[in-house]
Amino acid sequence: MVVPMETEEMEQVTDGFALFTDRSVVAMRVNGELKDLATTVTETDTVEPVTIDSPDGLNILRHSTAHVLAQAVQAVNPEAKLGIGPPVTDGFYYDFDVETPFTPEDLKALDKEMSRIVRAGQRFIRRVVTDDEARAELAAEPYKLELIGLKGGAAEGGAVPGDAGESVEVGAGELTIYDNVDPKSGETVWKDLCRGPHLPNTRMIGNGWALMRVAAAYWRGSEKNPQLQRIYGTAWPTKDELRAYQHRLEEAAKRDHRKLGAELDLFSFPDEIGSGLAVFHPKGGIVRAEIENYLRDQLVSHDYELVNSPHITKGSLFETSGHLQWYKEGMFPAMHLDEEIDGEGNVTKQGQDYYLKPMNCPFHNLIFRARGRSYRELPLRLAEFGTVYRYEKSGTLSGLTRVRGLTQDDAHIYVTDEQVKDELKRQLEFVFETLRGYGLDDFYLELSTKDPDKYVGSDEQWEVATETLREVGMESGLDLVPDPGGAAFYGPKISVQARDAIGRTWQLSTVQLDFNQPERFELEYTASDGTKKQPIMIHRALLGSIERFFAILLEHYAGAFPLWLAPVQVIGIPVADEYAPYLGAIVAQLKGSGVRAQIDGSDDRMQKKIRNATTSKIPVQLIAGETDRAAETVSFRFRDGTQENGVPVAEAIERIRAAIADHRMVATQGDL
RNA sequence: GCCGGCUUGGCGCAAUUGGUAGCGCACCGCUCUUGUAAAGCGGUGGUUGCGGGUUCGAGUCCCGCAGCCGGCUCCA
Repeated sequence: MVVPMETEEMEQVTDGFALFTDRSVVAMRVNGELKDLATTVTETDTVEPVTIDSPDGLNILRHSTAHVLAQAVQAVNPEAKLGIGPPVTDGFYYDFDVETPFTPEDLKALDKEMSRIVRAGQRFIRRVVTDDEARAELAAEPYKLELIGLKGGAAEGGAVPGDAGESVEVGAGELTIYDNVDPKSGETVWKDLCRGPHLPNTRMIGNGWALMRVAAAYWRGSEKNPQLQRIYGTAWPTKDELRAYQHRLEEAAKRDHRKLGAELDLFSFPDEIGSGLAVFHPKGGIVRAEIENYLRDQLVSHDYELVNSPHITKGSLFETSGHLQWYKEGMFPAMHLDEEIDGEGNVTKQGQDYYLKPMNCPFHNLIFRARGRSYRELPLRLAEFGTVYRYEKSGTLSGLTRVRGLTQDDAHIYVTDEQVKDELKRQLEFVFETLRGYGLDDFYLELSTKDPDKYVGSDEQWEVATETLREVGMESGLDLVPDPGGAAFYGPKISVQARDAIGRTWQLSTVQLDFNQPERFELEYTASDGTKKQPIMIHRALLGSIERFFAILLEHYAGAFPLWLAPVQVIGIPVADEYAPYLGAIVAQLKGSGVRAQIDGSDDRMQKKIRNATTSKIPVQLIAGETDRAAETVSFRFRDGTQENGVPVAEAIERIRAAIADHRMVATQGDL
């Protein structure tokens, strides 16, 4: 929301240039709508300034920069056809249909041309046109012509249906073209179909922008359409802000889990195994085990039952669940087993199709169904770390966050109608509590509702379920963001989004209602009045997949895990070989009490050992030499280089154990 | 799956216009080791992702494949 800096009393017709002399004002809101400063207003209008550093102002800056990019592209290559060029988070893009894709050299040339256009100070002039005029002027721009056609269908005051940025070009109501006018000659040097608003002139773009990368993108976001070449850029009010943004990107790159995974020897993706299939090395394996152990403890202490199921199954199970109908292309192909063929090639015994499981829920349904169930057992909470396999498209695979083999911490909770709401509330609380234990504590919620093109069940079921989720979400006190059409086909879901240490958000836990599977599996329980009733099923994944959660924690902590998660928690560094036995005894005591402690027995000198321990992000270095041995003490050195000397051995061990138990971050003196 | 880029010893990088594949770290060996981020010397290791082709000669050029990266589409 833009807070009015000043609301002018107007006596007559004027415009934004006259109203706002502050140069940081780049546009204005007239009666709530964004307009160019050149728009004329009267005394009955409510006018608010839009500064360049406000969210609206940044969007305008970025959109105007996108126009300059498009102009530069057509200056370099007049054959390029224009797609769309909206602002996006931190920047903008513009799509082009060109004969040959852009190269890095092309970007350099475009960068130069853009600088020239910015310096020229071309004015953005808005001009209302009729559909026919627009068609005539843009006859050489087939994609723009398509957008003009779409405009007719646009809802009142809203965006183009299925909007993927097109609304930047054509809004509802009148159609407008922006002319780029050279201030010296008064000539129109370029023009583009655009809803606006824009900066008053290109000079205001300044030098806080950069072209980032090229990529292909389907026209209007559909695989069925041709691919256009997309250029991404970023734009900021000042060069300093651009540099700060670039610095943020570098910082994020430093904590990339793929990089840290190799550096810290946590996991790898051997080509020999196949794309999207990871192996965890010893150091990654122990972190993973700690992640799971903590969650398992939480499950047991919160009334879950631990179950287990196999990795493959006959296809009929996934026919019952519906997965083979809905997601077959995302499953590994069937293994056709047990077929027998005689000498003539005739099938003498019918075979069976087995599939790697892409989901755990059907198995849990079978466990529910394994015997008669009483209402007294509900809510029944079945949980499993279930490894599933999904045939993700090759281009979508990415590190540990998008893989083909993953372990879900998957729980299915069977409840009566009356229990749904309380159970959902309980689930959310459980999720928050558990995530905090991992060191994540900044959350918001997202409510994913029905995709009108892909759902089963009655509208009423969906409405009731969605409303219940909404109420529970609202009662949590967290922000609840709508995600229309984001639900799976079988029911709405509420998901917990967590912000990490550098402000990025990740979708973590999901709590999803399902009224489809209980029906398909004919699940039932005996109610208190002796009648058979169908339970409602809640899918609850807390971490999502262990692999992805591992990646998120690794990036959140930039590899510097809290003590309980660190692969090596304590390393003993003797000042000289002579003190190795003394330290070794202490390390042995630590190991005996369950601490992952080692002694550095290499023939490196002490300083090198300290360096090695520090670069591998071990939280606690235990150092001992003559002084410590004589006093029966040890010295702590922490990740940041701070130290605490002469700590009595028994106290040191106890302090380490306590910090592990408390899931404490130990990074500096005073943390332990 | 689609578009583009990339691929040199475990890791990070070098190799003038095609002309005998190098460096640092890691690893191994020897000598050294006394208080908080790199001791010294020596050594092993690559048919330059794989398969074809052009050439007297290919890490350098061309084609195909694989893997990875950035996007798009998808994500139960």
